[in-house]
Amino acid sequence: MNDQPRATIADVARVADVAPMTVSRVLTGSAKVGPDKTKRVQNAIQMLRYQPNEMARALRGQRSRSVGLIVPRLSDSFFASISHAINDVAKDCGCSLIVSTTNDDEEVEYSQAQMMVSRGVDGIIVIPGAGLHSKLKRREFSNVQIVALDKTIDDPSIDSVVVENKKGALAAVQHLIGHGHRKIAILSESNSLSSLRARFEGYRRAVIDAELKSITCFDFTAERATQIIRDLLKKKDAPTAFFTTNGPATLHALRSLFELGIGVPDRVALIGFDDFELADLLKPSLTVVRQPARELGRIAATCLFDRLQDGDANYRAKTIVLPVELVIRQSCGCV
Amino acid sequence: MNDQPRATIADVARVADVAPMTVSRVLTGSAKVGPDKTKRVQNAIQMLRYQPNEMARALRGQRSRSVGLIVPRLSDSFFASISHAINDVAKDCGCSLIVSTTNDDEEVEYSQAQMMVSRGVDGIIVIPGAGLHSKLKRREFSNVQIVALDKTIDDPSIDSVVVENKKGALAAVQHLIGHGHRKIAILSESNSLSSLRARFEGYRRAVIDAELKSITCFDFTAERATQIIRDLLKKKDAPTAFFTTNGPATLHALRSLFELGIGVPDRVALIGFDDFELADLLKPSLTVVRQPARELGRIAATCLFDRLQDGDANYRAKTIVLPVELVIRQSCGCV
DNA sequence: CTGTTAGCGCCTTCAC
DNA sequence: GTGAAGGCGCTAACAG
Repeated sequence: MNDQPRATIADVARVADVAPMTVSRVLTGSAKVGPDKTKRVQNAIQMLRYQPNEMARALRGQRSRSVGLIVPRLSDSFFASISHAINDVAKDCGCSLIVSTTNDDEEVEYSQAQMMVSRGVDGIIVIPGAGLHSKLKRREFSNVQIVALDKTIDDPSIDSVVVENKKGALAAVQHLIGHGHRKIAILSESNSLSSLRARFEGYRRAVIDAELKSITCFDFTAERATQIIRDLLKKKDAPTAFFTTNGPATLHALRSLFELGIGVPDRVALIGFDDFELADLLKPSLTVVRQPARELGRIAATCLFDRLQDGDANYRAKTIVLPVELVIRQSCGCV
Repeated sequence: MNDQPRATIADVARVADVAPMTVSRVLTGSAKVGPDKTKRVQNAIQMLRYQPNEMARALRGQRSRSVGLIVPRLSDSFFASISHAINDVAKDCGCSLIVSTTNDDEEVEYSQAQMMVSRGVDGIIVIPGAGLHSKLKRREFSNVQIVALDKTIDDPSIDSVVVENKKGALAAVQHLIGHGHRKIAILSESNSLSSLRARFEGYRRAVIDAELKSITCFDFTAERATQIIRDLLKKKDAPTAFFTTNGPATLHALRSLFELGIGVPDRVALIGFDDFELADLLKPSLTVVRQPARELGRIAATCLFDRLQDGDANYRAKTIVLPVELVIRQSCGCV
């Protein structure tokens, strides 16, 4: 391999016959430089194909112009869309994005965040994946801006960007009630994430207001889904409608219902939280609570970069709540 | 904000009452250190919650233990799955992953790669998105290992990991021919990517071998899809089957056919390249050529890290080809 | 406007 | 075994 070392600022300075500092000034515009020298420097840069060493810059200065993104899974289309949007914003800001997946492991979340800090990221956007006791509130992270996305982190100093979880769930369940359903089950992968909890709250509100009994399942995983649904439908107070609290849960339900040959919406109705590709092409098409995935990412990234600009003047954490939309299709029982 | 600066190696040395160098040795294991001092150093590290500054390490040494990933879109589930797998491998290797999306812009691909080099990445995995003339063969990149994924880059020094594109397409089209179809159209978003080209080759081989005429469309984008299909079906030699060359094209076709109310597989049969979530739950379920997305990512990452270990001893670029599988469901006309 | 000095945090090199 | 010096590439801070 052609191991020609990269040109440094000193090389440029030599070629342009100026001091390294002058080159630096031309590069960053941090001070005025005479037109001749500016020209010479620019020529030298071109000639040598000089590119500043961002590591050295980061080591020297305060900012690395890089941010971290921690996400449970990239293979989840909701998270992937968010990530894409964040990446677009980062790119526009000239920032690099260090991405890490946790596979829902809290320890990984923590250690990857530490690694990012070691790499000098200016901030971190995290989609919390594990319990509610994120270690990201520790003081090791007091020097980086953190923005929580999709779920909140219980720390007064951390910004959050979330959606109207409770309201969306409420609307979905009320819609099912409007169709005459009296036995509505909530199917959730867990109830230990702030987002899923809030959706449960919405469900509960709707159920209580209508004087119904709740039917809950908080361990609705891919493996157990079919068994759970089978059992649920066997009982004498079998639900006639399901509300699934996120994309994966909706998929599990769909797959199980198909497998069990249970007609939707005739035998049971279904509304899921989170829209996805093809939801409209299924038979029946799927009624869902749509979340603005790209917006979530865009706003979280913008929020982070704003913070980074501001320089913590009168800092106060904020929670941004984005609206959701009940997209009515067929699986709820509508035409 | 609690702006307590991070501990440095010097801080640790002071607390442990040893030389900074000794701390470094304990950290990296680059030389033996007496048991007492080792202990003292470890204690000091704990006490100060010391974490090495990776930027300084990278600046000093040869390796940054970070790699770049360049991908057209993260919002594409195929690319997202690949990215997830790559991330897992990187994590296992203790490497950070700098991710960047190009949105299929060749210039962005180039500039982001440059940025990554500026940040000292040891290697780059790229899913080429744009034309065949990737600028990544330039000598600016002679110091980083590059692995091309999903598509090849025409450079003898760049490793590639791809799937059996031609073979998969051939099998798909032959399957359609087996169903008696004589007029089979290929619907492709473009023909300027090595992967899509190879799939076209497979299509052409099958068509020629069966002495049929090819019906081609190489600008099958989301916007034009419906119009294209409508026009195609209006002609007197209207196709009775479609072969779509990637996930997005399959989705466009599906959506258009649904919109136009065209029955599948009765009126036209359909086979797509690339499997996806829910393909089996559609009515009809979709026959596809399945690619091992996670494997692709895993292997590409492993390939890169192997190269980084090796230290270019008798270097020769290789192309790894992964098998595909024709997953027969209903849209092709099977039961 | 321009140059010099110094140091970010770490580790290779060389002495002890 | 251990430590001291020096420099990776860059840019604040201070001269001039």
